[in-house]
Order: sequence, then C-alpha cells, then structure tokens
Amino acid sequence: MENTNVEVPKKSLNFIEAFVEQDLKDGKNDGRIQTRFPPEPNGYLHIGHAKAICLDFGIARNYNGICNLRFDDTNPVKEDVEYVDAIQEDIKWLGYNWSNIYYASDYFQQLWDLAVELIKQGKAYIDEQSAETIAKQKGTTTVAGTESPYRNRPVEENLALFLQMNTGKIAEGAMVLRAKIDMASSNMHFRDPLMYRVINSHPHHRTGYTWKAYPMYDYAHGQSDYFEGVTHSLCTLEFEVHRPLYDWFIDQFKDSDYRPRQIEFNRLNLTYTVMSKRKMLQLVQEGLVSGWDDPRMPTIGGLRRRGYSPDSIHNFIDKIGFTKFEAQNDIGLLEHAVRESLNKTAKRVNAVINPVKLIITNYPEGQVEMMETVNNPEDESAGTREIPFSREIFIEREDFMIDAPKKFFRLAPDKEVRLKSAYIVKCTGYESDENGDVSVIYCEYYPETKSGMPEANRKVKGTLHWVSASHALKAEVRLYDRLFSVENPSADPRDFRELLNPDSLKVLTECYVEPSLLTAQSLDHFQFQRIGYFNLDPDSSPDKLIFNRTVSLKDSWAKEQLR
RNA sequence: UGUCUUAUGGUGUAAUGGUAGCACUGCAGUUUCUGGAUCUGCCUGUCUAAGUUCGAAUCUUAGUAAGACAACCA
Repeated sequence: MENTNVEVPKKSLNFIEAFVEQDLKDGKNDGRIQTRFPPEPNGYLHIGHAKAICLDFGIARNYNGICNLRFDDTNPVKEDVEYVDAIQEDIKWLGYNWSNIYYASDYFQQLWDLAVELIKQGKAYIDEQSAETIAKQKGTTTVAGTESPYRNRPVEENLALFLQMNTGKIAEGAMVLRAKIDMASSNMHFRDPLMYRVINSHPHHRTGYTWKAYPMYDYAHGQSDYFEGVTHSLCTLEFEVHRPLYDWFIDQFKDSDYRPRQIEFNRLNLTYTVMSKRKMLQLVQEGLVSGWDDPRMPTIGGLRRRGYSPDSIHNFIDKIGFTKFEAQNDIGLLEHAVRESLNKTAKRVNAVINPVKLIITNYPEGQVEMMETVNNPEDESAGTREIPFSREIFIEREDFMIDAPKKFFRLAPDKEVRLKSAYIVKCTGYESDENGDVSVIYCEYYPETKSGMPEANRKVKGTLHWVSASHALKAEVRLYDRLFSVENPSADPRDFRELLNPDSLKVLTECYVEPSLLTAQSLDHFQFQRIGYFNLDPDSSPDKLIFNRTVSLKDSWAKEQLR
C-alpha cells in the first residue's frame, strides 16, 4: 500500500501555474507558496479527487512550496475516522507526502474567538427563526431577500446567546449565528450567510461532545486557509460564487499583507462513470458492486485493485489538464494513459483465457524443453525467463479457424505459425465435438526452427502465445467493462441503476497461465500477450489464482472476441 | 428575468495582439517471434455579429449556448 517512490511527472504550465508565477513575480506573500488538499472525511477518494491532489501537491512541488493535508471536518453528522485513514493511504499511494496534517476541528476555538469578535463589531447576529423561514427570507436569485427581525438585536444579547448555543441547552435548529452583510445582494451567499449551527446529536470524530456549535464551510474554510498560511486555495468551479464571501471573511480578520487566494478549476467528469458520493454509496449498499474497491469503481481503491498504477493516473491527469471549462473527459483517454504507462513496465506473460488443446504429434512424449523468453521487449533490463514447452499445449480458441479468411494470419489447416519463443508448427488436422466446436488441434513441428537457432529466421505470418498443458496453472480471469452503458449517466434523467451495463463483469474460470505466475505478488501487473493488462487480485491464493483485467489491448479483433 | 463563469476539430488541451499546435479517437500505411507496442501519413477546429488594430482565438460591446449559485452540506 505504502508507495512513496512514485515518480510524479512535471506538468505543463496551466492557468493556475500562470497565476502562481504572476504572484511570485509581484512579490506577494513574501514569495511563499502554500497549498492544501482539504477533503471532508465523509467518503472514499475517487479519481476526481486524484485530479485535485495532483494539482495541490503538484503546484507545491513545482514552486518549492508546501502542501498540507487538511480534513475539513466541521460537520460531525457525516464524518468518520474510518475515512480519515483511507484518505491518507490513497494520497500516499498516489506518491505524495504532505508537509503537515491539519484538521479544521483544530481551529474550533480560534474560529469561535473570531466569531465573538465579529459579533462585537456588530457584524454578526443570532437568528432564532426556523430553517424554513430563513430560507424563505433569502429570496431568490432574482428577488431580493428580506431582513430577519433578529438582525438588529443588541451586541450583548448576541454574545450571550452565542455562548448559549454551545452549552447543549439549545436544541438543534433553534438558533444560528449569521454574518450581517446584505440581504439584497445579487450574490445569494452575501444574504446574511450562516456561520454557526447547533449539532449536539452526533459526537465529533475528534472532539467528541466538546462542541455543540459548529462553524459552516464558508466561514471555516477560508479562515483555516488563513490560519495555516495557505497562499493558493485551489478548489472546483462550483465554489466560484463563494469566492467573494471567502474574501469578505478574510477581509474582516486579516492583519498583514498576507492573504490566501482562491482559484477555481474544472472538476473531472468522466464518460460512462458516476462520481457522486451518493450514487457510489448506493452501488455499494445495494450490492451492485462488491464494495468501495470493486475494480469497476472510480475510487482510488477500485483503480488500484483493477491494476491502475499511480503512474498511469498521473499520466492521465497530465493529459486532461486544468481549465475553467466544464469538460466531459473520455474514459478512453484514461484507458490510453493506463496502457501507455503499463506498457513500459508490465511483464509479458503467456496466458490463455479461452483454451483449446494443441498436440504436436512429432514431438517426443514426455519431453520438456525450457524456452527462454523476454520479460519486456520495451525494457531490456527486465531480463528473460524460461517457460516449459511440451507435446501438449493450450492456445487461444480464437487463434484457430477451420475456414480462415485471407487476412487471418493465425493457425488454420495446413498453415504454419510461430509459437512465441518456441518452434514453427504446421497444422495437420483437428477434431470437433458434437457441437462442431474444435476440441483438439494436431500439428507437426520443425525442430530446426527453435527460437534462437540459425534456422529460426524463417518468416511465418503469425505468432501465437501458448502454455504447456501439463505445466500451466489454472486461473480465474475477471474481465471488466464500463459500469454504465450510457455516455453521461449523471445527466441521464433515468434512475442510474437502469443505466448499469449488464456485462460490466465477466468471469472466466477455464483459463491457463504460465507457471511463473505462481510467485506473483498481489496487485503485480502483467501484459497477457495480445489480450490485455492484468493484475493479480488481492483475494487470490496459491490454490485459486484470480486475475483482474486492468484494460484490454487496443486490438479490435481481440476486443470483439472478449465481449 | 439576477450575479458569477465558460465557449478553439468528434473529444480534451496549447497558442496571453503576430504562421492555430499537441494528444486521444477515427482512417490508411510501415514494421515486428502475435495484428499489441513502435514508426509514418491523412481527416476534422477558433459559437455569431459588430468594433479597436497594420494585424484578433486572444482586447471591447451585443447576441447565442452551456455551467454554477436560493443546504442549519462541503
């Protein structure tokens, strides 16, 4: 799990980096660069968070700044320590280390004191109206709000009531603290936003029942940034309208030239994917997936289990960039990024996922030869290994056709193919079962065509992967496809469960892999020749090898066969 | 009948007043002890209209379209 040696590529300049460089040039904040990644510990991280993480930590790294992890834990109703731990593991797995770890709850006292200060200045008041009434008085986007009857209550009364709010004697919803700004503002967030509400029914995961009044996001987030010395507070586009309020709160309290700056970027939208926490939770709870780390889930845990490397995720984030345009990113680009990254490192192994037996009739019975084969043609340092070859082997059913069309360069009656790393063989016959399916293929081999021998250079059109029948390990292979069958499930008006792709998981139990895979470690990734990238599932055991398909190779023929 | 933001090939993203480039997809080809990978080529784009300028994707105005905002969520 711990993986701190991941290489994180330097991104090309984006508009946020341009802002950062301008701020540096202008000498702002004494040339200091500080960011933060501020998750609320109320769920698991997904690939959308990975985008934010790459930006927050990446900016700090590229500009000799620091990036802190801060849990935005101001709402105990939704938060849990379970998520705090999982979030940290996922960030580390992505290859990042935070300088400090903070919690918004660390600032509860400071925030409280500043709120008192604001009340004393007459800029905040206690409202005792119901949530419904307050909402009604906010007006609408086109109609100005009306002022609360409590808006002008005396400072002393406000102070006394604010203290009351934190005693536990005040019922939830009975009173709130509001900033006194402008009920007629064209920005809804300026219409006397709530700063504090009472929550006494849930313990906070860190402070227990110490506090009964909790700060709201708009107040707590900006001030937390300010307390920590954040210079660039990066968040997603939907917080754009919050920025004036963010700045307003900063203005109330700042006492030097330093000020944090909020910059918004586009969140990640992936085709064929839902990333809403609510929907992901539903998928898990209703058993539509096996859990938060189901290989089909867009969670960091799911991607990890599926065989995505941290490097491949960085590669993807690097490709999609950061802009202010609400984009729909093609899942195909993610898959491309994964292939590109895994291609450099994945060990090539022989595996046959839809086997048919092939007997080499002129090969001595009982003879076994160890054939040398390269681990990775892209990387010489990966070395070679030996695989056993014998009279009876398995090949892919798709690699043999009785009536082969002209462009079919694999095996067919009277045709020759190269067995990868071994001999050239010629098909001399086959047998079919009662359904007409081929049950066994007969070949003869040419002993002088063994790989590496002088006579081996004879050209044949096709090369097939294979495993020795008596040496192969039986394995279970799980093929994954996109979870949803529509391009933009989030925008589809139908219930998202109706949009699930019924073929998103296909389990193959009659698969054979070469014996070297017995020593594979959990999550190790491999390229199965001409099939795709796979990794060993954590639930595997020596008795039952389970491989997850990370992504298929971009071979239209193979793709068709795998469906 | 509001405020804020955005608009570049099918998709994503560069070009910060000076030749519209890159990647993905698609198509065609090359090559290989697998048709993958590699390599090569091709296709397709500045939302509309006015203005400023020697020159506009870029600046201005208007229009059009899209997104965000009216949680005691973050």
